[in-house]
Amino acid sequence: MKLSKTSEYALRILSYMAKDPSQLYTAKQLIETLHISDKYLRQLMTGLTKSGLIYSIQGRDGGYSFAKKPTEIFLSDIVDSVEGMNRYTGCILGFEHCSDDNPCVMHKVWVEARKEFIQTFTTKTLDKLNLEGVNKF
Amino acid sequence: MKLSKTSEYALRILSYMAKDPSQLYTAKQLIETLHISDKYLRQLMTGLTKSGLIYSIQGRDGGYSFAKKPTEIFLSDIVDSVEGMNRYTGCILGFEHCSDDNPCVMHKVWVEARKEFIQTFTTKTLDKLNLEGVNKF
DNA sequence: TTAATATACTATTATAAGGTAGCATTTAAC
DNA sequence: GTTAAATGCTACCTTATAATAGTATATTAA
Ligand code: SF4
Ligand code: SF4
Repeated sequence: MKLSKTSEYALRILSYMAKDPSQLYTAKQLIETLHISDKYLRQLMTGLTKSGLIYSIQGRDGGYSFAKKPTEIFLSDIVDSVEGMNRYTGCILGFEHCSDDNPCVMHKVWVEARKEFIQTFTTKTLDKLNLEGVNKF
Repeated sequence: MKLSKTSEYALRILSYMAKDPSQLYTAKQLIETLHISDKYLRQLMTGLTKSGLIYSIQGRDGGYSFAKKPTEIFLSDIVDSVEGMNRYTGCILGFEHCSDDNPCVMHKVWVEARKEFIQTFTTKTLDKLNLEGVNKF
Protein backbone atom coordinates (compact mmCIF):
# COMPACT_ATOMS: atom_id res chain seq x y z
CA MET A 1 0.00 0.00 0.00
CA LYS A 2 2.97 2.21 -0.54
CA LEU A 3 3.70 3.94 -3.79
CA SER A 4 7.15 4.58 -5.18
CA LYS A 5 8.59 8.07 -4.90
CA THR A 6 8.07 8.36 -8.61
CA SER A 7 4.33 7.88 -8.34
CA GLU A 8 4.15 10.00 -5.22
CA TYR A 9 5.81 12.84 -7.09
CA ALA A 10 3.60 12.50 -10.14
CA LEU A 11 0.45 12.60 -8.01
CA ARG A 12 1.67 15.56 -6.00
CA ILE A 13 2.67 17.52 -9.07
CA LEU A 14 -0.53 16.97 -10.98
CA SER A 15 -2.83 17.48 -8.02
CA TYR A 16 -1.09 20.74 -7.34
CA MET A 17 -1.47 21.83 -10.94
CA ALA A 18 -5.11 20.78 -10.85
CA LYS A 19 -5.95 23.56 -8.44
CA ASP A 20 -5.57 25.98 -11.33
CA PRO A 21 -5.61 23.76 -14.40
CA SER A 22 -5.35 26.46 -17.05
CA GLN A 23 -2.12 27.88 -15.71
CA LEU A 24 1.30 27.27 -17.25
CA TYR A 25 3.74 25.99 -14.64
CA THR A 26 7.48 26.19 -14.94
CA ALA A 27 9.68 23.43 -13.59
CA LYS A 28 11.31 25.97 -11.32
CA GLN A 29 8.02 26.90 -9.76
CA LEU A 30 7.02 23.28 -9.21
CA ILE A 31 10.39 22.44 -7.69
CA GLU A 32 10.21 25.31 -5.22
CA THR A 33 6.65 24.57 -4.24
CA LEU A 34 6.84 20.82 -4.00
CA HIS A 35 10.48 20.43 -2.94
CA ILE A 36 11.19 17.75 -5.45
CA SER A 37 14.71 17.49 -6.81
CA ASP A 38 15.30 19.49 -9.95
CA LYS A 39 16.37 17.00 -12.56
CA TYR A 40 14.19 14.22 -11.29
CA LEU A 41 11.10 16.35 -11.58
CA ARG A 42 12.04 17.35 -15.11
CA GLN A 43 12.43 13.71 -16.08
CA LEU A 44 8.99 13.00 -14.73
CA MET A 45 7.48 15.97 -16.53
CA THR A 46 8.99 14.81 -19.81
CA GLY A 47 7.43 11.42 -19.21
CA LEU A 48 4.05 12.87 -18.40
CA THR A 49 4.31 14.97 -21.53
CA LYS A 50 5.09 11.99 -23.72
CA SER A 51 2.16 10.07 -22.34
CA GLY A 52 -0.11 12.93 -23.20
CA LEU A 53 -1.36 14.04 -19.81
CA ILE A 54 0.34 17.41 -20.03
CA TYR A 55 2.08 19.35 -22.74
CA SER A 56 5.27 21.31 -22.53
CA ILE A 57 6.34 24.55 -24.11
CA GLN A 58 10.04 24.86 -24.59
CA GLY A 59 12.09 27.98 -24.70
CA ARG A 60 11.70 31.21 -22.85
CA ASP A 61 8.38 31.61 -21.09
CA GLY A 62 7.87 27.90 -21.47
CA GLY A 63 6.46 25.47 -18.97
CA TYR A 64 3.91 22.74 -18.51
CA SER A 65 0.15 22.67 -18.61
CA PHE A 66 -2.61 20.10 -18.88
CA ALA A 67 -3.16 18.42 -22.23
CA LYS A 68 -6.20 16.60 -20.90
CA LYS A 69 -8.72 18.05 -18.54
CA PRO A 70 -8.40 17.01 -14.89
CA THR A 71 -11.90 15.61 -15.23
CA GLU A 72 -10.51 13.14 -17.75
CA ILE A 73 -7.40 12.10 -15.86
CA PHE A 74 -7.83 9.10 -13.60
CA LEU A 75 -5.38 8.56 -10.77
CA SER A 76 -4.43 5.29 -12.42
CA ASP A 77 -3.54 7.17 -15.61
CA ILE A 78 -0.93 9.07 -13.65
CA VAL A 79 0.64 6.00 -12.11
CA ASP A 80 0.45 4.23 -15.45
CA SER A 81 2.25 6.99 -17.23
CA VAL A 82 5.25 6.98 -14.90
CA GLU A 83 5.69 3.34 -13.99
CA GLY A 84 2.67 1.18 -14.67
CA MET A 85 -0.30 0.55 -12.44
CA ASN A 86 0.21 -3.21 -12.66
CA ARG A 87 3.08 -2.88 -10.25
CA TYR A 88 0.45 -2.33 -7.58
CA THR A 89 -2.48 -4.34 -8.81
CA GLY A 90 -0.60 -7.59 -9.33
CA CYS A 91 0.00 -10.35 -6.86
CA ILE A 92 0.74 -9.45 -3.27
CA LEU A 93 3.04 -12.43 -2.93
CA GLY A 94 4.92 -11.62 -6.09
CA PHE A 95 3.86 -14.60 -8.18
CA GLU A 96 3.85 -14.16 -11.91
CA HIS A 97 0.97 -16.29 -13.00
CA CYS A 98 -2.14 -15.94 -10.96
CA SER A 99 -5.82 -16.33 -11.40
CA ASP A 100 -8.93 -17.14 -9.48
CA ASP A 101 -8.54 -20.70 -10.77
CA ASN A 102 -5.04 -21.22 -9.46
CA PRO A 103 -4.88 -19.11 -6.36
CA CYS A 104 -2.50 -19.08 -3.46
CA VAL A 105 -3.62 -19.15 0.15
CA MET A 106 -3.84 -15.39 0.39
CA HIS A 107 -5.83 -14.77 -2.73
CA LYS A 108 -9.28 -14.48 -1.27
CA VAL A 109 -8.21 -12.22 1.56
CA TRP A 110 -6.05 -10.16 -0.73
CA VAL A 111 -8.56 -9.65 -3.51
CA GLU A 112 -11.01 -8.03 -1.14
CA ALA A 113 -8.52 -5.43 -0.01
CA ARG A 114 -7.20 -4.86 -3.48
CA LYS A 115 -10.64 -4.24 -4.90
CA GLU A 116 -11.07 -1.02 -2.97
CA PHE A 117 -7.63 0.17 -3.96
CA ILE A 118 -8.10 -0.47 -7.66
CA GLN A 119 -11.58 0.99 -7.51
CA THR A 120 -10.25 4.22 -6.08
CA PHE A 121 -7.49 4.68 -8.59
CA THR A 122 -9.48 3.71 -11.65
CA THR A 123 -12.64 5.67 -10.89
CA LYS A 124 -11.38 8.86 -9.28
CA THR A 125 -10.26 11.65 -11.52
CA LEU A 126 -7.97 14.50 -10.55
CA ASP A 127 -10.81 16.96 -10.08
CA LYS A 128 -12.43 14.63 -7.56
CA LEU A 129 -9.64 15.28 -5.09
CA ASN A 130 -10.20 17.65 -2.25
CA LEU A 131 -8.65 20.62 -4.04
CA GLU A 132 -10.49 23.37 -2.20
CA GLY A 133 -9.13 24.65 1.06
CA VAL A 134 -6.12 22.39 1.04
CA ASN A 135 -2.60 23.68 0.62
CA LYS A 136 -0.46 20.67 1.28
CA PHE A 137 1.35 19.24 -1.70
CA MET B 1 -0.24 -2.04 -2.67
CA LYS B 2 2.95 -3.90 -3.17
CA LEU B 3 4.88 -5.50 -0.37
CA SER B 4 8.66 -5.77 -0.19
CA LYS B 5 10.28 -9.09 -1.00
CA THR B 6 11.04 -9.38 2.68
CA SER B 7 7.37 -9.30 3.64
CA GLU B 8 6.40 -11.47 0.69
CA TYR B 9 8.85 -14.11 1.86
CA ALA B 10 7.71 -13.96 5.47
CA LEU B 11 4.09 -14.41 4.48
CA ARG B 12 4.87 -17.23 2.11
CA ILE B 13 6.99 -19.06 4.65
CA LEU B 14 4.55 -18.82 7.50
CA SER B 15 1.47 -19.58 5.45
CA TYR B 16 3.21 -22.66 4.13
CA MET B 17 4.13 -23.75 7.65
CA ALA B 18 0.57 -23.08 8.77
CA LYS B 19 -0.73 -25.96 6.69
CA ASP B 20 0.82 -28.29 9.22
CA PRO B 21 1.57 -26.09 12.21
CA SER B 22 2.94 -28.70 14.55
CA GLN B 23 5.68 -29.80 12.21
CA LEU B 24 9.33 -28.84 12.59
CA TYR B 25 10.65 -27.35 9.35
CA THR B 26 14.30 -27.17 8.40
CA ALA B 27 15.66 -24.20 6.50
CA LYS B 28 16.70 -26.57 3.74
CA GLN B 29 13.19 -27.86 3.34
CA LEU B 30 11.70 -24.36 3.23
CA ILE B 31 14.29 -23.20 0.71
CA GLU B 32 13.61 -26.08 -1.63
CA THR B 33 9.86 -25.73 -1.39
CA LEU B 34 9.60 -21.97 -1.59
CA HIS B 35 12.64 -21.23 -3.76
CA ILE B 36 13.86 -18.46 -1.54
CA SER B 37 17.60 -17.86 -1.38
CA ASP B 38 19.36 -19.75 1.36
CA LYS B 39 20.98 -17.14 3.56
CA TYR B 40 18.25 -14.60 3.11
CA LEU B 41 15.63 -17.04 4.33
CA ARG B 42 17.76 -17.86 7.34
CA GLN B 43 18.07 -14.21 8.21
CA LEU B 44 14.33 -13.88 8.07
CA MET B 45 13.80 -16.96 10.18
CA THR B 46 16.17 -15.63 12.81
CA GLY B 47 14.17 -12.40 12.86
CA LEU B 48 10.86 -14.22 13.14
CA THR B 49 12.33 -16.26 15.96
CA LYS B 50 13.48 -13.19 17.86
CA SER B 51 10.10 -11.57 17.52
CA GLY B 52 8.51 -14.66 19.01
CA LEU B 53 6.35 -15.92 16.16
CA ILE B 54 8.36 -19.08 15.74
CA TYR B 55 11.07 -20.83 17.71
CA SER B 56 14.21 -22.46 16.44
CA ILE B 57 16.07 -25.54 17.48
CA GLN B 58 19.73 -25.48 16.69
CA GLY B 59 21.98 -28.38 15.99
CA ARG B 60 21.34 -31.67 14.32
CA ASP B 61 17.66 -32.43 13.77
CA GLY B 62 16.98 -28.76 14.38
CA GLY B 63 14.56 -26.51 12.57
CA TYR B 64 11.75 -24.06 13.03
CA SER B 65 8.23 -24.36 14.35
CA PHE B 66 5.47 -22.08 15.56
CA ALA B 67 5.88 -20.43 18.95
CA LYS B 68 2.40 -18.95 18.73
CA LYS B 69 -0.60 -20.65 17.28
CA PRO B 70 -1.58 -19.63 13.75
CA THR B 71 -4.90 -18.58 15.24
CA GLU B 72 -3.02 -15.94 17.23
CA ILE B 73 -0.81 -14.62 14.45
CA PHE B 74 -2.27 -11.70 12.50
CA LEU B 75 -0.92 -10.94 9.07
CA SER B 76 0.16 -7.56 10.39
CA ASP B 77 2.25 -9.31 13.08
CA ILE B 78 4.23 -10.97 10.33
CA VAL B 79 4.90 -7.77 8.43
CA ASP B 80 5.65 -5.98 11.70
CA SER B 81 8.18 -8.53 12.73
CA VAL B 82 10.24 -8.24 9.56
CA GLU B 83 9.99 -4.58 8.63
CA GLY B 84 7.14 -2.73 10.29
CA MET B 85 3.56 -2.41 9.16
CA ASN B 86 3.70 1.39 9.28
CA ARG B 87 5.65 1.30 6.07
CA TYR B 88 2.38 0.44 4.37
CA THR B 89 -0.20 2.15 6.50
CA GLY B 90 1.34 5.61 6.44
CA CYS B 91 0.76 8.38 3.98
CA ILE B 92 0.38 7.50 0.33
CA LEU B 93 2.10 10.70 -0.69
CA GLY B 94 4.98 10.16 1.69
CA PHE B 95 4.34 13.07 4.02
CA GLU B 96 5.60 12.72 7.55
CA HIS B 97 3.02 14.58 9.55
CA CYS B 98 -0.52 13.87 8.62
CA SER B 99 -3.87 13.89 10.25
CA ASP B 100 -7.51 14.32 9.45
CA ASP B 101 -7.11 17.94 10.58
CA ASN B 102 -4.30 18.78 8.19
CA PRO B 103 -4.94 16.62 5.19
CA CYS B 104 -3.64 16.77 1.68
CA VAL B 105 -5.87 16.64 -1.37
CA MET B 106 -5.76 12.87 -1.57
CA HIS B 107 -6.54 12.12 2.02
CA LYS B 108 -10.24 11.45 1.77
CA VAL B 109 -9.92 9.26 -1.27
CA TRP B 110 -6.91 7.48 0.16
CA VAL B 111 -8.29 6.76 3.60
CA GLU B 112 -11.19 4.82 2.15
CA ALA B 113 -8.94 2.49 0.23
CA ARG B 114 -6.49 2.14 3.06
CA LYS B 115 -9.18 1.16 5.52
CA GLU B 116 -9.87 -2.12 3.78
CA PHE B 117 -6.18 -2.92 3.54
CA ILE B 118 -5.46 -2.28 7.21
CA GLN B 119 -8.62 -4.11 8.17
CA THR B 120 -7.49 -7.19 6.31
CA PHE B 121 -4.03 -7.32 7.79
CA THR B 122 -5.00 -6.54 11.35
CA THR B 123 -8.02 -8.81 11.60
CA LYS B 124 -7.03 -11.88 9.61
CA THR B 125 -4.95 -14.53 11.30
CA LEU B 126 -2.84 -17.14 9.57
CA ASP B 127 -5.42 -19.85 10.01
CA LYS B 128 -8.00 -17.74 8.18
CA LEU B 129 -6.11 -18.13 4.93
CA ASN B 130 -7.30 -20.58 2.36
CA LEU B 131 -4.99 -23.37 3.48
CA GLU B 132 -7.03 -26.31 2.27
CA GLY B 133 -6.70 -27.47 -1.28
CA VAL B 134 -4.08 -24.92 -2.17
CA ASN B 135 -0.51 -25.83 -2.95
CA LYS B 136 0.99 -22.63 -4.20
CA PHE B 137 3.52 -21.00 -1.93
C1' DT C 1 35.11 -37.91 21.20
C1' DT C 2 34.19 -37.32 16.57
C1' DA C 3 31.46 -36.53 12.55
C1' DA C 4 27.35 -34.95 10.63
C1' DT C 5 23.82 -31.70 10.30
C1' DA C 6 21.52 -28.03 11.88
C1' DT C 7 21.02 -22.64 12.99
C1' DA C 8 23.46 -17.81 14.03
C1' DC C 9 26.28 -14.06 12.88
C1' DT C 10 28.69 -10.59 10.21
C1' DA C 11 30.78 -8.75 6.23
C1' DT C 12 30.56 -8.32 1.40
C1' DT C 13 28.48 -8.02 -3.24
C1' DA C 14 24.63 -7.15 -6.67
C1' DT C 15 20.62 -4.82 -8.23
C1' DA C 16 17.24 -1.33 -8.61
C1' DA C 17 15.37 3.08 -7.32
C1' DG C 18 16.23 7.64 -6.62
C1' DG C 19 18.93 11.67 -7.31
C1' DT C 20 22.67 14.68 -9.64
C1' DA C 21 25.56 16.98 -13.23
C1' DG C 22 26.51 18.90 -17.56
C1' DC C 23 25.46 20.07 -21.91
C1' DA C 24 22.14 20.43 -25.87
C1' DT C 25 17.99 22.39 -27.68
C1' DT C 26 14.17 25.59 -28.08
C1' DT C 27 11.99 30.10 -28.05
C1' DA C 28 10.96 35.08 -27.16
C1' DA C 29 12.55 39.67 -26.10
C1' DC C 30 15.76 43.00 -27.21
C1' DG D 1 21.75 38.02 -34.39
C1' DT D 2 22.44 37.77 -29.35
C1' DT D 3 21.05 36.79 -24.98
C1' DA D 4 18.21 35.00 -21.41
C1' DA D 5 15.25 31.60 -19.73
C1' DA D 6 13.02 27.70 -20.31
C1' DT D 7 12.76 22.22 -21.41
C1' DG D 8 15.28 17.71 -23.16
C1' DC D 9 18.75 14.27 -23.00
C1' DT D 10 22.24 11.12 -21.35
C1' DA D 11 25.63 9.54 -18.37
C1' DC D 12 26.99 9.12 -13.78
C1' DC D 13 26.53 8.88 -8.56
C1' DT D 14 24.11 7.50 -4.14
C1' DT D 15 21.28 4.84 -1.29
C1' DA D 16 18.38 1.07 0.13
C1' DT D 17 17.00 -3.54 -0.67
C1' DA D 18 18.07 -8.12 -1.80
C1' DA D 19 21.28 -11.77 -2.23
C1' DT D 20 25.60 -14.18 -1.14
C1' DA D 21 29.79 -15.98 1.26
C1' DG D 22 32.35 -17.58 5.01
C1' DT D 23 32.77 -18.71 9.59
C1' DA D 24 31.10 -19.70 14.25
C1' DT D 25 28.07 -22.18 17.25
C1' DA D 26 24.85 -25.80 18.73
C1' DT D 27 23.17 -30.55 19.07
C1' DT D 28 22.73 -35.44 18.29
C1' DA D 29 24.12 -40.11 16.92
C1' DA D 30 27.52 -43.43 16.53
S1 SF4 E 1 -3.48 -16.16 -5.97
FE1 SF4 E 1 -3.92 -14.00 -5.70
S2 SF4 E 1 -2.87 -13.43 -3.83
FE2 SF4 E 1 -2.10 -15.41 -4.39
S3 SF4 E 1 -0.29 -15.05 -5.53
FE3 SF4 E 1 -1.93 -15.09 -7.03
S4 SF4 E 1 -2.70 -13.02 -7.25
FE4 SF4 E 1 -1.42 -13.12 -5.42
S1 SF4 F 1 -3.41 13.86 4.36
FE1 SF4 F 1 -3.69 11.65 4.22
S2 SF4 F 1 -3.25 11.14 2.12
FE2 SF4 F 1 -2.56 13.21 2.41
S3 SF4 F 1 -0.44 13.05 2.89
FE3 SF4 F 1 -1.49 12.97 4.84
S4 SF4 F 1 -1.96 10.81 5.30
FE4 SF4 F 1 -1.34 11.00 3.15
